[in-house]
Amino acid sequence: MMPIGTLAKQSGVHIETIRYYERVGVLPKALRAANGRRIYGQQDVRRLAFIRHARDLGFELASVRALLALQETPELSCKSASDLASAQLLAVESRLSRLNVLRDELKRMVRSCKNGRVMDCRVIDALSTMV
Amino acid sequence: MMPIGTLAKQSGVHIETIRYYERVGVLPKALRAANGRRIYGQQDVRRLAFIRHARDLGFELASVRALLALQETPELSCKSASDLASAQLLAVESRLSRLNVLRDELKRMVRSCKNGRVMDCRVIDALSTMV
DNA sequence: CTTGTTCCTGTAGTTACTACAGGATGTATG
DNA sequence: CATACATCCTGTAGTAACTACAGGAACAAG
Repeated sequence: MMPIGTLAKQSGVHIETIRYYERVGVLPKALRAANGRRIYGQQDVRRLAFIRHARDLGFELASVRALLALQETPELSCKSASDLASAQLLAVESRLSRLNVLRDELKRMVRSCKNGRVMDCRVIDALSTMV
Repeated sequence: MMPIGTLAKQSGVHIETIRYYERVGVLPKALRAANGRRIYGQQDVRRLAFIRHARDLGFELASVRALLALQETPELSCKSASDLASAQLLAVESRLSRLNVLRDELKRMVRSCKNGRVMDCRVIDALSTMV
């Protein structure tokens, strides 16, 4: 069991953001010590690290909620869990293919610069023609 | 040449967002017709589509500016262009590896659901243990 | 017992949009 | 040509997801 400051350090999420997540219901209400302070466990470190990554990968909080529900709602039927996972999977694969295109272009640029040749950057074209 | 509404439709970016981008300097001031209305070309369609993808992939506007500068600032030295591209490349590869982990886990879930087996989701663990 | 750190609630500011309000201009139709 | 309706303009206000105080209580070290 740890206080909010330790949780913040271990998860990489700011204290204020943790309290914000509790307020808007992304995290459940934290347990409180006798003095009123929030106390957390290892479970919360993992959950917050997950949220941090998901947000950084471009998922909005609504999708994060959906992904969390996938794991944390055992009463969810197999059908709806699978539907939910499939929908998120589509979004993930779309991001993957666009990131691959962008990576290739950035790599090409760095390589061409190493060779001392004049720069000729096409990052915009690389992504702009995608679906 | 097209008005802002057509640009919005072709790029997938809202009219208000286009004007916002101009205001904050992500887009240059648009040309104006005699009546004061903004006019755009095919170039702007590509640029906006690029911004839309980059934002959706989790880049903030500051990074988008950097990526745009890469392409649109010819006076940028090869060294600084390469540095900029390398930095963005790191961010892209980090996102790619995390998305791959997330995709594998989502795939595993959908597959296990198809087999009618009880669901056992580890999306949180998949991402939470990553750097 | 003081000093410094951590926590609390609550509110205000920031980023990146998004949605009007109120008014001018453009286009299509009777 | 008049009237309707869409599209544009500026400007301001609202929303999502934080982020940063302010003012005060509580704990821990010396």
